[in-house]
Amino acid sequence: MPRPSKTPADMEETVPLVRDLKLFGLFDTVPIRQAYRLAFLTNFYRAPLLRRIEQEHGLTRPEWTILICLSHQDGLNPRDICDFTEQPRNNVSRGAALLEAKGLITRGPDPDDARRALLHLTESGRALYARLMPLFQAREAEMLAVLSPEERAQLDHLLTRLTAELPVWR
Amino acid sequence: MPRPSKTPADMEETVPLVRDLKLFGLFDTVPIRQAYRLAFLTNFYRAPLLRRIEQEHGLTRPEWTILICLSHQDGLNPRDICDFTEQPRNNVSRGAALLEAKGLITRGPDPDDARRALLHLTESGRALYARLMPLFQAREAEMLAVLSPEERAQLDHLLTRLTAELPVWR
DNA sequence: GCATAATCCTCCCATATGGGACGAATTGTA
DNA sequence: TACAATTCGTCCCATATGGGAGGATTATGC
Repeated sequence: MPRPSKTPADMEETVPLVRDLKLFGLFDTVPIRQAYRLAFLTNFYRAPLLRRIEQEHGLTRPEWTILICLSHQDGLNPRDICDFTEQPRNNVSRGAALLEAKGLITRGPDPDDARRALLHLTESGRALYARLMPLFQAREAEMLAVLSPEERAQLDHLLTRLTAELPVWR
Repeated sequence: MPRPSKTPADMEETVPLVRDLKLFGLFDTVPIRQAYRLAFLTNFYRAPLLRRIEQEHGLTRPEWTILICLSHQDGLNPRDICDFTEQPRNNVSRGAALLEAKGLITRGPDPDDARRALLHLTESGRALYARLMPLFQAREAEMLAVLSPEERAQLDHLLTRLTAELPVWR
């Protein structure tokens, strides 16, 4: 009997899952169960998308970070972004310079403090954010698809509690 | 009334919390609520420790990753580690070479496939792992301290489900 | 069995990233 | 007001990181 060509069902079966990997048992034996899984999920979720927008759009990670922050609240200064994202100052400084060179943000003076600069999204910046964010939303949906609505609510509650109480470590 | 010098209690009060930051509201308005918080927590948890062991012990991130994997299961080959950690191959290759140069691992031939090398922890490697891992455990405990035992069990359950079903994206 | 393709790891190189120092500006103190 | 101390953003530089090529080994197809 000749071997039939692969059907779509066969293709799906061959997608390996993490639990099939030799190292899957590490999740249970590592002394930092929760922290390791958090980091694993974050890496799984974020790394491929960040690499993609870096290659396809020439957008570096700090640049994307700044876009997210400004989309939430326009007119921030770099320090606000450093405090929240815990990125080094030169990182945000570079990101802002690159975004400005691309016409995605503008930098204006801060009337309250001449040392600072206020960052503002341009229309192009807003448009790029609107084009890229759906990629992250879709991947989040994939990642959470395995959870029931109740479990998703639980997760939301837990993450809310965890993030609200964190101290800022400088 | 002369201003008294700061008491320890005052010092604690002045530690800023994330929820006091100007950008805290982003947690609610960002379109990727869960994913953003996961990434935020991971960054908060991991980044300071990784920078510390990089400065104090000259241990780079891939090196630490390899130590964790080998502590779970000795005699892995680089490919196993790449598959599980989604790190590029050259990264793991470099990390293994550095660890070998420091006498923390040894690299032996794989009898099944001469292209591969089997990585083994040395006593020094095991000792370094035993010295560093408690730092990560302590920080995990700090991060999770705000949760009740029930909530911690919930979190463990949710993370187990999320990680078990993930596909491996190559 | 042999040629071709695929896989494994390493090396080279461009770039992203983080630490430290600097000038400008503000705040605190006498 | 003067003057020190702090803070802000940027620049310089060393290093970590990731893509791609290449030699060696194994798997695949005829």
